[in-house]
Amino acid sequence: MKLTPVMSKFILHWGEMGWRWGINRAVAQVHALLMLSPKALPADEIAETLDMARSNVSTSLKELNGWGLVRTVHVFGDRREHFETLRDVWEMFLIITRERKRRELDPTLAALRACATEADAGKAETDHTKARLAQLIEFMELAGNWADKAQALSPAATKRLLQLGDKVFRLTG
Amino acid sequence: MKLTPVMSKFILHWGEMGWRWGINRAVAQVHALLMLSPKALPADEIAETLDMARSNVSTSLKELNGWGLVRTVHVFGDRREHFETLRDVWEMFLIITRERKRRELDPTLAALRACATEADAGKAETDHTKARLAQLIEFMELAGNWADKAQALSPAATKRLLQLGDKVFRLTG
DNA sequence: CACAAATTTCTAAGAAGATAGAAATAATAA
DNA sequence: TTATTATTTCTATCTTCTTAGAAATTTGTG
Repeated sequence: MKLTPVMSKFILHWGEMGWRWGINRAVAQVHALLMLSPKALPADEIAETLDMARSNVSTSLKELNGWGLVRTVHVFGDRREHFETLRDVWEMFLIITRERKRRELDPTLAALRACATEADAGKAETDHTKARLAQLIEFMELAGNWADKAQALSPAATKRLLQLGDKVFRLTG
Repeated sequence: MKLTPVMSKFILHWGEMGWRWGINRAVAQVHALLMLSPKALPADEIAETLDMARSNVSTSLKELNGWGLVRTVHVFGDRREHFETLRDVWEMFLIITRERKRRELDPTLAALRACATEADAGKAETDHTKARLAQLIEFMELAGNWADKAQALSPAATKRLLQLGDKVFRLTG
């Protein structure tokens, strides 16, 4: 696969962006390439296109698979596995939200609750500490609830919700 | 300042969590400590409490200040600057949203638009590439609009909006 | 103004992470 | 089964990030 200047630009930027959000640069670049590719790509072609080692592509694809962002496709007359990413940006958004909640928000909430329990049990903690923990727990719980509710929506409904914009904000009175 | 086991646990977790989201571990730890502290702390006390070099604390505080998450306070009879963080979790959330949008989403949107313009001008790009860019731009624009609208809310209103929960999701029909 | 305290910037050393290639494993076809 | 191709795992190297301390600067005091 031959990259045009626009494609290169996009892939590099996406890699950079993902990296800022705690995603390995190579992983984000592979993802970006698959988004641009109209057809599923075999690993060696990805390696060649992005000029990275075949083994890194393998690791990156495994990682993306763990996120549920790529799937494997088979092509007649070709023994190699071909990889493609989701077609719908909104589905992608929902998946990333779900995964980040599961991997980061949930464990944080668990840790905060453990802290709070421990703080209530012992007598060493100040009221200030307890209050702060309670605030954070409340915040994380609400955020988590939102993420869960979003999961129940279809990608199309998610888009519609974001498009509502003003109407939502008017609810706050 | 002496840390209780609960405080240590919280600070370490917060550092880890921030790090996963692309924030320097030391920066997040300083922030966590300031959240727990009932009073503003001078830099050298932070360094001693967290067992890190004075210079790192200086850098971290500067970074947090850049985010608008800490402010400086002066104490009578003490030449040193004292630092405190925001009291309200919701205000904190709004600030972080604003800053991440400004630093990451806006530049990404700009890059995507540049890619799209370039793609339309030249003849090298496929329709698939153009369509993908358009989808991403639409998504980022909507997300950005939401972030902007949230900025207009008070911290209390933000909390209320999140508490509405179901009502919001019912809007999608 | 000179001195002292506080703070920041700079840099070199150390730690952690990413990467390429080799080796091992698995899968397919003859 | 054996040979060949595809894929993954492992590890040593390289790069990048982090950090501590020194030096420089700024700020405040007598």
